[in-house]
Amino acid sequence: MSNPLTHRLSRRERQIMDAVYSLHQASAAQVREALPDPPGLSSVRKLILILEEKGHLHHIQEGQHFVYRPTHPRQAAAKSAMKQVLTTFFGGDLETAVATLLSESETELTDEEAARLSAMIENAKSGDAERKQ
Amino acid sequence: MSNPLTHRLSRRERQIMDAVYSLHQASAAQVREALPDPPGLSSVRKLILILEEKGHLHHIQEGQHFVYRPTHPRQAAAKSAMKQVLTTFFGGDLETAVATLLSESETELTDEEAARLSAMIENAKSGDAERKQ
DNA sequence: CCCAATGTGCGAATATATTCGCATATATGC
DNA sequence: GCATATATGCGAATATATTCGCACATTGGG
Repeated sequence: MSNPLTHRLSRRERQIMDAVYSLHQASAAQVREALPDPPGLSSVRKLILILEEKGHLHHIQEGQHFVYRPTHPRQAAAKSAMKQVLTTFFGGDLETAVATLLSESETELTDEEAARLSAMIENAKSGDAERKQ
Repeated sequence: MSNPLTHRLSRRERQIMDAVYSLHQASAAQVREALPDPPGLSSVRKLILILEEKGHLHHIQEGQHFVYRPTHPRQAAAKSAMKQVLTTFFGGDLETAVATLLSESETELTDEEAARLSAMIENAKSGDAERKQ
């Protein structure tokens, strides 16, 4: 856990990055709506500009306005965030982490999802033939 | 995701809370060691004091120095952090989240762990008899 | 062409966070 | 008892983050 992104960003910057990741992509106005205690649009813009300077966001022109996206791919960020939580709050204990995750679900699992997860678990067992690398 | 703790804290405050959660409990010096780019001990103390004022930490006297602990129980914070990641980075998609978690494991699973995880998953299926409340 | 609506960028004020030095307390050894 | 080592707390300087106002495009109507 040398330097997760989340440890380098200021409070608002983090809120904005979370909003963008959550929305996949967003206009400045959409980001603003997603923020807790949203400041004026100017302020949100300024922060977004700073995040672009720092290389965390970039924009594309879409119609008449900009749409912002994370520079670091969502999937990689997700993995990193998950690892961070696993380490900080679960001390690397995978079983407890999975149990907690399952208990958090709003929706329950379909038979298909459960089957795929079971297969993944089977695959992660130490005894399995397939080695990484 | 109204107001996770992580969204209310400043950069250093978060780093400190993460350190304390990770260590379960810690002296000011231990917290300092766990911080990225650690500032002077005075600075760490000041932040810890602020976090105590805000009600996020409390201390107990242990021998000749204080040991700090989170006010909010580790388990509850873990659950909350997990939920936050699930929502922000996985859009609530439990299967993908669990898959990512499994892929993060440093160590492989023992047969027993795998069996317990499979049982948990089985239990989280929608078709199961046991309903929550 | 001119006005209103919608968007972006940036300087500069303000608020907050972060840092540290120094005062103070308590225990230990000589 | 006195010096030294190890703690804690707090004021106040400094650095950063956060906010916004306002200038400057661009578009679409009338």
